[in-house]
Amino acid sequence: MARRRSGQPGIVTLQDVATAAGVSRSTASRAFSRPDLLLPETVDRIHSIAHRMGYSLNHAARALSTGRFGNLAVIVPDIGNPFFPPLVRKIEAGADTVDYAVFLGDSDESAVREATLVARLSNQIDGLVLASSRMTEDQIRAIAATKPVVLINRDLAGIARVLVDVKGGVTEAVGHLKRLGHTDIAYVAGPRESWSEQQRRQSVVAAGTAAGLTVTVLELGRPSHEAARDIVSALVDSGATAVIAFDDVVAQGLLAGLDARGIDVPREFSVVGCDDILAATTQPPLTTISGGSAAAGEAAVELLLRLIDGHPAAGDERVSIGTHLVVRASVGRVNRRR
Amino acid sequence: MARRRSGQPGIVTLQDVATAAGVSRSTASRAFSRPDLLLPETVDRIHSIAHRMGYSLNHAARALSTGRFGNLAVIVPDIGNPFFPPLVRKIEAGADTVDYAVFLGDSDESAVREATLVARLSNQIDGLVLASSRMTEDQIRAIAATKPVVLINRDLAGIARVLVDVKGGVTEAVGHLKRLGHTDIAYVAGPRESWSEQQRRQSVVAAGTAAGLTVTVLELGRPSHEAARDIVSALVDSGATAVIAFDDVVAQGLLAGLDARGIDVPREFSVVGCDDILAATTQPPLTTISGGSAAAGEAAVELLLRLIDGHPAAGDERVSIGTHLVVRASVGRVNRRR
DNA sequence: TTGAAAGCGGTACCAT
DNA sequence: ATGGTACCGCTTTCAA
Repeated sequence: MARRRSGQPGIVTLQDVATAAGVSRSTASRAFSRPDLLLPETVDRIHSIAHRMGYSLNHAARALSTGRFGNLAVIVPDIGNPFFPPLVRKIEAGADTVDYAVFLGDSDESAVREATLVARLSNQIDGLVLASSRMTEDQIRAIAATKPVVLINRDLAGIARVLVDVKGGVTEAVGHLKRLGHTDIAYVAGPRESWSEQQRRQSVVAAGTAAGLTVTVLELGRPSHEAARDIVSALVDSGATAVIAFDDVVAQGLLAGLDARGIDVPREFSVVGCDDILAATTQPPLTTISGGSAAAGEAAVELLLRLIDGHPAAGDERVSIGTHLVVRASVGRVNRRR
Repeated sequence: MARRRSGQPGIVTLQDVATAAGVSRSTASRAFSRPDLLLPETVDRIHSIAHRMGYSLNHAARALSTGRFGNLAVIVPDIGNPFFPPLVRKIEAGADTVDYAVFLGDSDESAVREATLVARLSNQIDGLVLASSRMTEDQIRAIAATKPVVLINRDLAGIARVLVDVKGGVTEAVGHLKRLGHTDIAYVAGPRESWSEQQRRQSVVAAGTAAGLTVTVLELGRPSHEAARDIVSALVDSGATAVIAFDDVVAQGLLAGLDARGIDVPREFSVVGCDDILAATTQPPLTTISGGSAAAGEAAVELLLRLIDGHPAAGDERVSIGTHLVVRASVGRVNRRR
């Protein structure tokens, strides 16, 4: 007499399927997890009965006994920032190929919330990707000690990470500007704490100097459209004739500010963005440094899945996403006003 | 002698805490779920020991015995569409207030993938919100029969839903245009299958006709920036002097197309968007119908949480998100070219 | 107020 | 090839 495990009505359990098929729970289980151990006909019978009964596997229960959840998590500082959706999209897609589900956490730019999220999620996931994490190195290491972690745009030795390396794109951009006669350029910076900002600033200064250009750095509090628009007067006063912006959002704000002052882009001023997330939707279409978001997401899942599979070599992997300049219409030959 | 449950090393279980505190597993459990049943000092002691040991509750295990998961899911057709991030953000925020985690599913505009996602998620969530679902009514009803569901921009009687009602905003927009002398307007349509599109088209036609204006409808395949830009010649040929676009993305494409033809906005042509997701970042800043994304997300979580709490009245709720016109700079007095 | 024990839905080892 | 059974971590009666 098969034990009748109760459970909520309407929920079909493995036991129900087993009973209906006249087999034991173990056999029913194997029909799904290790079909190779069963007679093909048994497998078929169980499968069809399960299907007919509307059975669906309880992942929580499976997780409890296997220790594997079939879930991933992505934590981003702000899903509203256009850099992240393409990234998240790729992670979804990658997870989907191996039938993993993905939790999304929005830390709202707060390290505290980020830590809370991770704690909340940690016992239902097999691994997580931390995009532009705001947490301290120690916090991150503590998490990585517990389970597979892949960092995006954060460079911690010993932890798998994917970094968007803007050096290539920046060098191209600087070369492009120089070729068009610019000698004075500016860099409108992002948030100091961010790894991306540090890397971008350094690349622009290095490439600019190497090319013999004067480069002025303008600080921006929040890298928002408004803040960027408001910094335009300082920008034109700097004497620069071209600017490389921390990201596309900032670049677009600059475009708006320039337009508001009646300064024509690209005739009187040139603007280069970064990330290529706004594509050709700006006015004029933005010349920008491309190669980031989606590619990073793709690389991150791939890495994470390898880590989860216990592939050890993936532990200290550091993948670098190359970038290049996409020329659209916001850069022109130097043309000093007045 | 307390039973030593093995488990993975590094993972602190309730049993570990109980042993350390010299109490039974039941007591340790109650310290978290029903502290009122225990001596305050016992609770404190267990809490502090748990904290010191780095204990964190295993939600999967709890779910197995309670039937509640503490997880939600949001399914969107495309997280890359700027309409959704604000929506998702609000859902995250709402879930956070009750310590729920949220799964994100991106159906990639496919009903099939959407159904797969739901199946994959259904046994680890307490409820889900389906945003702009592409599934058939039957599919949705089948899911809603199983667990709490809130629909966004899909109107199915008997299922909780939040609908962005553009009527108010559209009426204001039409009035605004009429007041500025426009007599000939166009509506650039979105994807026919979508509930939003049907509602928007109908509202524009109705309000336009009521105001005594001529309204031409222009079909657009995909509501993309490019498609919108390409339809501009048809738009100007239509004889209209102003256009209401399916959404802000389309409106921005129209802006780009108009600019490319040397047609000045708003002097020669007026453009009204919908959703207010691009805010003031367009050139010129877009006059648009606002009130959608974030508010819808907010209403949806609130509703879903109520449903999960077993609040029955929330079952057939239908909340309507009002809209209004936000005047920026893309609409002007009529001014026929030539 | 606290403890013992059963059970949630699976998996996996040990038999047969 | 299949069945019996212990166990994953936690909650929840039922007793004490």
